[in-house]
Amino acid sequence: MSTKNYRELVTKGAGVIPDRGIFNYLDGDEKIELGKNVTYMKFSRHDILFNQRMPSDHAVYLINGLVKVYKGGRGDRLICISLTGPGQFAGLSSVFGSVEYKFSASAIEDSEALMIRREALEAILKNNGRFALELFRIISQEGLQVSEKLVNFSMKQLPGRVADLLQYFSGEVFQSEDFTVPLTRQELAELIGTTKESLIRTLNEFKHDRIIELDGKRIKLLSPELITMLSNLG
Amino acid sequence: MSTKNYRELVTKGAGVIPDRGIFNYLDGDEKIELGKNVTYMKFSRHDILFNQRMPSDHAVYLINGLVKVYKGGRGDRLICISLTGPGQFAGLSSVFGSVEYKFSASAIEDSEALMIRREALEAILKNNGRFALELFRIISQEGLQVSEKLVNFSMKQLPGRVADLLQYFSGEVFQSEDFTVPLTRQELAELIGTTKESLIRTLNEFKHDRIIELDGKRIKLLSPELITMLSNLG
DNA sequence: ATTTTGAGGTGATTTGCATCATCATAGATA
DNA sequence: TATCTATGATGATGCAAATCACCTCAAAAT
Repeated sequence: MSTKNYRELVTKGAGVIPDRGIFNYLDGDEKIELGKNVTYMKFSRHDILFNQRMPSDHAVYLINGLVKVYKGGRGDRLICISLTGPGQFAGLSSVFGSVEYKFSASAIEDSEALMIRREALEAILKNNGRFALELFRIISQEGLQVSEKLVNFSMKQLPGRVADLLQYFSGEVFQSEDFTVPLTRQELAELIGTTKESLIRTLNEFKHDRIIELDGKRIKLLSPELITMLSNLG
Repeated sequence: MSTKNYRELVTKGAGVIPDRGIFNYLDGDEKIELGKNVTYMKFSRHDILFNQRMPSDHAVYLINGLVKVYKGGRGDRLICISLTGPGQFAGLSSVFGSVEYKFSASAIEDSEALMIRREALEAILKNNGRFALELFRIISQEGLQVSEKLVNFSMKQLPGRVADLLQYFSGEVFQSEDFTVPLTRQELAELIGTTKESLIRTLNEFKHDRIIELDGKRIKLLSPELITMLSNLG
C-alpha cells in the first residue's frame, strides 16, 4: 500500500484554475483568490487522495485520470460509491456535510487533481450565486445517483446489476459499445456490491449468451437491447 | 390509494415562514418575498406530497408530522430512502439536480408542510450566502446518509440492519430507548431493504434473545450495547 | 533464475433470506 | 349485521449468491 509516493506540485495562483465547467462562473479576481487556495497534485495508481476519517478540508477537482470513491466496512470488503472522472469533484459532500471525510478516494489511473481548500470554496459560494447554484446542481445529482444505486442494489439481482454496470461504462463513461475498463474484476465487483467470483461468473454467462464479447479488460456490447432488458427486469 | 383528499391552504405571505432553522438566515424582505412563493398544505396519512416523475418545482419543508421518501421499483416493492421529520426538507436533491422528482413522498402521520417554489429558493440561494451555505450543509448530509445506507445495505445482513434501524429510531428520531414507531412492519422493512416477513422474524428473535421488548408498535431496547455490537458486526 | 504477488478463473458447498402459503385479528366498508 | 382489507405472524421450501478451496498465468520483486 503506497500512500506517499505522489508528487505534490505546489503550483498556486490563478493559472491553475481550469477554464471549464463550473469555473467559468468565476471572474478574474475570484480565480486569483481561489488560485491561492488550491494545490495541484499528481497521483499514481493506488495513491490515496483522501482517507475516511481524515479532516475534510479539501474538495478534490479531477483534471484528468480516474478516481474511485469508496467506503470500507467490516473485514476487507469495499463498496465503491462512485467513480470520479475528469471535470468532476470528489469529496464535496464530506467537505460541506461533515468535518471529516466519510469516504476514501484512490487513483485508479494516474491522475491530476486540484485540492481546493474548504474555506476558499465557501467564500466563493457565499458571494457568487451562479457558482453556488451550479455546485448545488452537481451535489444534488451526486445524491440522486447514490439513491439510484441504493435502489438498484436492493431490488435487482446480479444479472440486473451487471447490466447496469455495462450500461454505465458504455453510456456514461466511454460513450461507446466497445471499451476497455481500467478496473480489475475485484473493482468492478465493488461497484455493484458483489464479489469478484460472482461478477466473473455473470460476465461469462453474458459472454456465453452472446450478449457481450469479453477479452480480458476489453468489453464489447453485442446486444445493448438485451442489456437494457436485463437492467429493467432486475 | 387516496391521493387527493388533502386540504390545500393557500396561505401565502411572510407569516408562513417559520422562525426556525435555516429560515433564521433570512431577513425581513427575503421572508416576504419567499412567503409569496410558498404554499402551506396539510396532508393526512397516505397522502402523496409528490410523486416520482412529476416536475420537481417545489421543495418541501415539513413543519410537523412524518413523511417517507421512497422509490418504487419493479413489481410492488418499495425502498424507503429516508424519513423526513419536522424541520427537515424533502425533495431538495430532485429540485436542484433534476427537472422531475426522482422519488415519491407520502405522509406517514398527519403532516403540515410548506411547498417552496424552486425559483424562489434559487433566488434566495443566489443572494444570501449564509443561507446557501446552510442549505449546502443540509443537502450534503442527506447525501452522506444515503451513502451510509448504501454501504450498510450491501455489507450488513439482516440482524445488523435491524440493529441499525433500532438505533436510528432510538438515537435519532425519539432520543429514547422506549418508543412507539408510527410505521407498519411493512414500512419498517422498506427502510432496511427487506421483506416484512424477514423483519418480523428478526425482531422476534431479538425479543426472544431479550435484546428488545416488543409489544405491537412499541419497542423498548433492553440491551443497547448488544444492539450496537450487532450493528457493528454487520 | 527463482520466488512472490496479484489477477483472472472454476467448481463444490453452504446459507441467508425471499417467496409462498396460511392463519388470526381488527378496523373499515357495505 | 356481514364482508372486505390491512396488518401481524409463523412454517415450509427454493434458490441466488457468498464462501471456500484451488488453479493458472504473468508481472514484479528478490
